[in-house]
Amino acid sequence: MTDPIQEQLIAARKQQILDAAAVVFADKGFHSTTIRDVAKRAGIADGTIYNYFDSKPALLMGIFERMRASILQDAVLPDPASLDVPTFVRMFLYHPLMALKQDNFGLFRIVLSEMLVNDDLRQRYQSQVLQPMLAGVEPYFLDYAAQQGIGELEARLIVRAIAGMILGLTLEYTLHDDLLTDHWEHLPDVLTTFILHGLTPRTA
Amino acid sequence: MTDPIQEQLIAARKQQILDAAAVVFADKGFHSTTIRDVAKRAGIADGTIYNYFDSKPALLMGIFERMRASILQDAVLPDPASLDVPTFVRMFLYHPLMALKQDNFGLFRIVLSEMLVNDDLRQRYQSQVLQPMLAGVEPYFLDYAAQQGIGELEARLIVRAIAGMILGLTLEYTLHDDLLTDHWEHLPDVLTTFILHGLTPRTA
Amino acid sequence: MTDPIQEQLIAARKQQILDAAAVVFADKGFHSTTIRDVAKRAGIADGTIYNYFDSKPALLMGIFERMRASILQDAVLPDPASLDVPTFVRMFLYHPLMALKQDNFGLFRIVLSEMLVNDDLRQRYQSQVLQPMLAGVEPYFLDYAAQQGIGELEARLIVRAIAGMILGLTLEYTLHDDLLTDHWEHLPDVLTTFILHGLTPRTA
Amino acid sequence: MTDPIQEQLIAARKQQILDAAAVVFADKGFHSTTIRDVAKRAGIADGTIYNYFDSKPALLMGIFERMRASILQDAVLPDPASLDVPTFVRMFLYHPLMALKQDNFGLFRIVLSEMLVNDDLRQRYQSQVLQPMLAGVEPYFLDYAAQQGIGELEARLIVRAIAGMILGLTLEYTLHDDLLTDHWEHLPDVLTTFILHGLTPRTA
DNA sequence: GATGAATGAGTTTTCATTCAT
DNA sequence: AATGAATGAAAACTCATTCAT
Repeated sequence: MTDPIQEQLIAARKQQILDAAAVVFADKGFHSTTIRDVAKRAGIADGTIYNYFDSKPALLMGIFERMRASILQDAVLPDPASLDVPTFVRMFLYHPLMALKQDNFGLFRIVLSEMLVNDDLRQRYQSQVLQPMLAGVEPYFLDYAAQQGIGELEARLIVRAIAGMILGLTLEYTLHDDLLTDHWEHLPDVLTTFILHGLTPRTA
Repeated sequence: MTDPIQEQLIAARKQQILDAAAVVFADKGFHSTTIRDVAKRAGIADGTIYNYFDSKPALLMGIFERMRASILQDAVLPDPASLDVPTFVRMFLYHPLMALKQDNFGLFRIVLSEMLVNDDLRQRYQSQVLQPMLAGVEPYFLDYAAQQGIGELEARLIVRAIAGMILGLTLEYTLHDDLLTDHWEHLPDVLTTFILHGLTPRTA
Repeated sequence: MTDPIQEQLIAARKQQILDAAAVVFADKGFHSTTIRDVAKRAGIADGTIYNYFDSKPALLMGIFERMRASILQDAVLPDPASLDVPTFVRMFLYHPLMALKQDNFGLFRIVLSEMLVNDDLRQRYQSQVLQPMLAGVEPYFLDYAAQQGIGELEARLIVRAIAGMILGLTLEYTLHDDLLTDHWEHLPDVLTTFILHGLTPRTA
Repeated sequence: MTDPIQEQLIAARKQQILDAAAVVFADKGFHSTTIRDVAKRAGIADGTIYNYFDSKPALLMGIFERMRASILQDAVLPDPASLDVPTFVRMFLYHPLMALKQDNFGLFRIVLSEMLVNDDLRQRYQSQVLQPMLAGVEPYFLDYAAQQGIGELEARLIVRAIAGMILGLTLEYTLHDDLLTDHWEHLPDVLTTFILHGLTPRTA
């Protein structure tokens, strides 16, 4: 039962299956992928998958869970108090923009696609990703906004807008916008300046 | 063949089918909806749908086409030259934010979900919606940005960021963010200020 | 909807499917028969069956329903008051013993087999077959038993015993007892005498 | 190979497995029970079962074999010559009626259900249970019947009828007939009288 | 002998699409 | 043009059985 070696084997096999699922889902999408596709990719029999996951949707949940863990793990923000505002904003932007690009853009596309349609997934995202992330940065933003004379409601909406901007840019990227594809790495800097000063001249 | 009355009948029947499809797709999603669901909702026989549309995905394309037309039709911007910048930005934001909310949030969710996964749909969106919209506003933005000493590449990325912000906020809305649900109508004003001045005090 | 010709076609197709199911079920048993077997026998496609029946168990229910109707329809007893006791008993025995033999012994085997294991089917049999049959004859038996000085409880148990005898003999028949196979047609007479007099000499 | 201790261990393990199978079969039925269900109940691994039994049906055969042994073992009738007829009949009835009730009604249901459908099982029942039992009591009945002026064929059919009555009553019991459930223990007496005298007044 | 992970054949069921009426 | 019954390919999932450890 709690044999640690057994558990490791089981965990490894689960990872192997999720790896395979991630590849084929990213390639063909969730609905167009069959369990057989996943099994073939993983080099195992169809039925074996059901020894480790309850159903096809459960595979997607497993993938989501891995993404969630990977996102939140890296998201440990350094103490905001020790950062100046531009640095903080830049870090806030940098991590998700780069993390998504690196390995799982295609997969994020699939998960998001299903999230738009699957209530279970949506709620998990809401409660396990979005809320924690917002809770992490909102205080800092609100504090800064207050100093700038920006009201709380307004500030909170702006936090959503910035989060939405990241999400939306990612979407545009996955929709093959050439400009974004070519200049993605400039975004953190560009956006930091934009967020701090808008379209107003910065230097004057 | 080109009998105008015939054509009108055909167009009307197509609309009837798309109306039905829009309702049931929005309700159950694309993959969970059967042709029979659409036919029942439209009050016609299953087979009749195939007299007007080639396939089930073709229904989604038809819906997309209607959304595209509706978005672009309303998007006829007044002569930018006659507007001051804040008004222009506010109009640029107002229309999509309100249009989406009004009647077809649910449907947008479905179309977007499929767009993330369906190459055909994605390309159409890219070439028939996004590009034209950007082409419409980009010159104005670039012009203004140049006046503010913002480089062209930077400006173009910012245009994407603003478009992405709209898209991302819409997504967050469909993911049931309470703050957005409750204060959606404030967004055009809040965002206009934010876009023009960022988090910097506005008055000074 | 209520087009009478349509309804007849539907009813006919249902019968065709049930006929096929009856044959293959009787041959291979319920669990060993696949939907494909039924479809092939009926000369139709697999999917067509699902246009007329919800599930594989629903086929068995349909067969049960036909058996029920056929059993009860013929079971209209003539007015007991006009019959002497031996004639009444003989008629009570004759019908089920002969009906079962005639066409659906094999099928009865299958239905009974499933009834032993399937609660839904068991309850239907209990409420739709057994209870009505008992209710039909019990009064007559009780009346006669009272004349013979037999108590009510005893008489009611005897009615069950006689019904059980019919059921049990049928079972023994389906289990291939040669003596029963060869002399089935004698049973009504033999049993009538036995029921009236037991093993006691009848003439004395 | 013929190590007696080994053999005892093997026999014990077989019994353990059959005990488990009996419980889960009785609960869920043969087809609805998986090998894993049996293994879990027995507290062993799935594969272990196949060290002792060839297949899933072989488990049922094993259970049948145990039932057969238990039925025949107790069925050693005392010398009929020393019994008067009513006592003999009562004993003939008492044993199966009570044995079935006591512990294995549920299991009997399952075995019978499968017997109706499985030729192998049916033949074993026919040759190893029914024939021996009939052979044991038939001579006595025939002898008594001859004294009463009942022909041999008639008498043999009546023996089947009585056996069928026991079987049929058991079935009715498993089909949840309340009267039988409540008064099962009266049956041996009621049936003895009924078999000897039928519905005719007994005393006169 | 015991284990239990792996297997993959086999089954039910769905549903987009066709086509005779 | 409209119908809707028929089709059958496809897919998720189950589970008896095997066999390497």
